[in-house]
Amino acid sequence: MRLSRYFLPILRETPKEAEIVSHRLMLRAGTIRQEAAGIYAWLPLGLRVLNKINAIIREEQNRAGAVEILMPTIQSADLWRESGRYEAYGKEMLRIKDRHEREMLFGPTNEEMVTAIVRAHVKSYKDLPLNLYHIQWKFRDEVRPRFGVMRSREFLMKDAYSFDIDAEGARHAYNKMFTAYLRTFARMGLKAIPMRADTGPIGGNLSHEFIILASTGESEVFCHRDFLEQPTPAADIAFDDRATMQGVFDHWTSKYAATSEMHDAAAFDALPEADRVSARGIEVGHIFYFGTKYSEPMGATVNGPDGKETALQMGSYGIGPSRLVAALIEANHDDKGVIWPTSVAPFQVGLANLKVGDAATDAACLDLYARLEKAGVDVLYDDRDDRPGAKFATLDLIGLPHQVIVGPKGLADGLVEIKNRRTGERETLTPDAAINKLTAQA
RNA sequence: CGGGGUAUAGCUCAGCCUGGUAGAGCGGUAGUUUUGGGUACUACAGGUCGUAGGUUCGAAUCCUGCUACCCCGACCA
Repeated sequence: MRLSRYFLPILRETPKEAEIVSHRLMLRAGTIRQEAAGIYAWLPLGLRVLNKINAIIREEQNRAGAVEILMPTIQSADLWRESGRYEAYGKEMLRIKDRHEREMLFGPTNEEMVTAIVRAHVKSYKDLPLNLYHIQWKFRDEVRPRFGVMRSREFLMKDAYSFDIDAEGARHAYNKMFTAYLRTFARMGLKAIPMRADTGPIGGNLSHEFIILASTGESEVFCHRDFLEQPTPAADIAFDDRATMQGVFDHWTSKYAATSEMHDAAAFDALPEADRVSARGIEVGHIFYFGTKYSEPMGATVNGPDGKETALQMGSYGIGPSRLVAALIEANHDDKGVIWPTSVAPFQVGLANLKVGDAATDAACLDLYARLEKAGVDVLYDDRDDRPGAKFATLDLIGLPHQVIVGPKGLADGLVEIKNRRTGERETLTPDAAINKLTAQA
C-alpha cells in the first residue's frame, strides 16, 4: 500500500480523553476514532489488526472442531424471556423497539439465540457433539465506558457455544476450547494464563479467565512463575482425544493462578518467594461450562441412545478481538509508539522514501516495494513528500515490525537500511540482501 | 448509579474572575529553504465560542435549563 493513497490520520498530539497508553497510541496511530462514549469507528490500520486477530481466532477455533456461523446483532426480547434473562439482565442491555412496537435488544451475548438454533435442528445425540461460534459485534451499555476499546460499549466478540449429550462430553468440549485458547493467544505473542473465575451472570460451575500480564492491567492477579515459561500445545495435538485434552487442562491448572476475586492468600504465600508472581492483568478470554442452564428452560433436548429426551449440556467461550487490539498494545509498546507482534501487524514492512522526487531514490523504492509485495510481504510504502524525521516518527508510532529506509546517501553506495522496530537494531545492506532478509522473516 | 469536572479552529489549549464582538502552538494550503530522527522562515485559509433561553445598549465571558464528553468510585468481555 502506498501511504499517499491510504488513509492514516496520525495525530501528533494526544487527545485529552485518552488515559491509558493503548488508547493514546490507538488514537495517535490512526487506528480508531471515537463516535460516542464507548463506541468506535475502526480506521484502516486498526481494521487490519482486528482482521489479523480474527483470522488467528478462526484458524484455532476451526482446528479445535468449532463451526463458524453468524448470528444477528439484534435479537427479540421474547427469546430472552424464555431463559428469564430479559428481566434479569438489567440496564446493561440496550433495549429497543421496532416500528411495530415490538421489543428488541442489541445482543450482549448469544446463549439464547444459539440454543434456539440448535433446539430447532438438532434432535438426536448422533448430531453431537457440536460447537458453533461466531465473531459478531456486541453491545453492553456500560455505566462508564473507558480506556478506549479496552472497555467499550460496542465491542467485537468471538463467542462459541458447545452442545453435548452428557457432562463428560461437555467437559471434553471445555478442554478443547481451553487448549485452543492457549494456542490462540500464544500465536499473537501473548502469554495468557488461565485462572479460575467466578461464573457471574452467565452461570455454571466451571469457568476460567485467560489473563495476560501487563503493568496497566485493570485487575490484580497472582500466579506461579512457571506459567511464564510454559510451552503451549502443538498445532497437531489430538483435539479428539479426551485424555490428551484433559492432560492439557490438568497441566495448565495444576499451579496456582487466581484473580483478586478468587485469590487464596494462604495458598499463594505457601509458594516459595521466587515462584510468586503478583502483577496486573487484562482479561482477554473467558470460558464457561454451565450444563443445562439454558437448554432446560428453553427445552433444548435430544434423544439419547437410550431413547430418552435429554437436555443439552452446554458451555460458552468468549474472546474479545477488539479488546485484544488494545491489550496487544499494552503488552507491546515503547515511548515512541506501538510495536506490533509480527502475527498481527497491519503491515510487515514500512518502506520510507527519504527523498521523494529524486529519480534514483524513487526507482529504488518502487523496485523494493514491488519485489516485496510479489514475495507476499505486506508493505506500507511512505511515498509522501515529507521530512525524513516525520517519516521515522510515523513509522515508529504505527509500529510495523520492520522498516526499510531508502535515501540518496545510502544509495550512492548501493545500500539501504533496515531497522527492527522491536530491538531497534539497524543494518545497512544492499536492496537484494534486504529483500532476502525480509522475506525470510515475514 | 453517586461524586467531581469540561465544552472556544482538525489537535492541545489561552481568553471568562473584572462583559465591548476571538487568540497561540501544532496541523492544513502556497511558497522559500534542503533533506538521515517530527528543520526554519513567509503568507494564506479555518471558529454562528456545545445547545436553548435569560440579564444587558452590548455575552465566549454573568444567570438558568438541556445535551455531550471526561475523571474518581461502585459495576463489567
